[in-house]
Amino acid sequence: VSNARRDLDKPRWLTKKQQAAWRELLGVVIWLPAVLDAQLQRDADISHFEYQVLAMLSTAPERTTHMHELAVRTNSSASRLSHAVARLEKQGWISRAPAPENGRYIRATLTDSGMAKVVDSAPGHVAAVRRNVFDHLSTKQVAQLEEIARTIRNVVAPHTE
Amino acid sequence: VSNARRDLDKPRWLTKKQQAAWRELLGVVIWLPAVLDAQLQRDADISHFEYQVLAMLSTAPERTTHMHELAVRTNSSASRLSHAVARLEKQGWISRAPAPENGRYIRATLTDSGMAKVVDSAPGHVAAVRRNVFDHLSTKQVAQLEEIARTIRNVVAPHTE
DNA sequence: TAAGATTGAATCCTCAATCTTG
DNA sequence: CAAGATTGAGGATTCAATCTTA
Repeated sequence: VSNARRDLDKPRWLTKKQQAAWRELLGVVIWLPAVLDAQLQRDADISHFEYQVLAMLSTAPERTTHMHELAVRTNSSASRLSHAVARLEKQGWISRAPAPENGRYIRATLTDSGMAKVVDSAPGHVAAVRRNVFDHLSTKQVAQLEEIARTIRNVVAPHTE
Repeated sequence: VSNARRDLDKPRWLTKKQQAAWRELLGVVIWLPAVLDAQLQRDADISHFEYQVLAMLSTAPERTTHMHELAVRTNSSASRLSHAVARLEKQGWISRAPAPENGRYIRATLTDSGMAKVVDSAPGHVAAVRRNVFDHLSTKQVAQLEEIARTIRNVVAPHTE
């Protein structure tokens, strides 16, 4: 009964200030990925999702990660990742092989060509992040943003540490 | 030359604090829409994008908006919106008709059935927004978030006022 | 049998015409 | 001809099997 009681105590709607903040946050959540996607598509001919996969592998030990972990960390279904990696493999940027220690894991490895692709496209992407986000925020706001974003991310994706 | 000079002065990479903030913001941008999408898909059998279209019409004068404005405000291509509204129209939630004053504008209008759909699905959606975002932020943080998000949104989508 | 991964069909989005109106 | 909107083809994602390995 305490749970139901607590739920009833909660407001059914958002306050004015929350509505205003939500309106702006929703704008960021919708438009920022669109802008970053457009930059990568135009300058590197890859999607933001594909870039994330390549970038994640580029910083992993031996440039290698299990498909399962890759899927979790990019918020991708296994199926979506499988299709995407198949495309990236066809481009020669990734290779796949069963893990030696456990044959039901598949290890995805970034090839030299794939590493070159990341090195090539990263500066433009980072510049876009700066241009669209950090160039306009004070040091104090960056700290506030980190705290607020971490709080939300811990709720919506607690497993991404 | 002053432009090139200024560009050279800019740092090529992000600072440590910016990287930390970016990591968290990226998590929010990727995962929050996925969580909201999942809730709407599960409880109302519509996508977040479709919900936005219906919700936007529900608050518009005469429950009516021109397709063009609807596309701009939802960050949708004209084509994507056209396809989506065709589906929503088939469900009986929206009707379309050329604008009387200018025949090349199309007015999309929310039907009674569509309004009922919004009324039905809004509480669950708003609860998800509270549960995933505002329940975990202080009043001060909500104000900070509004300011920061507005700053970014003004860069990536200045036309959405 | 369950977990990891893949596959193919159906659905949605993107992109490049096309159509219509002013 | 330009702006608003639609259409259909091609690509990407989702969903529901299926396959493989422990």
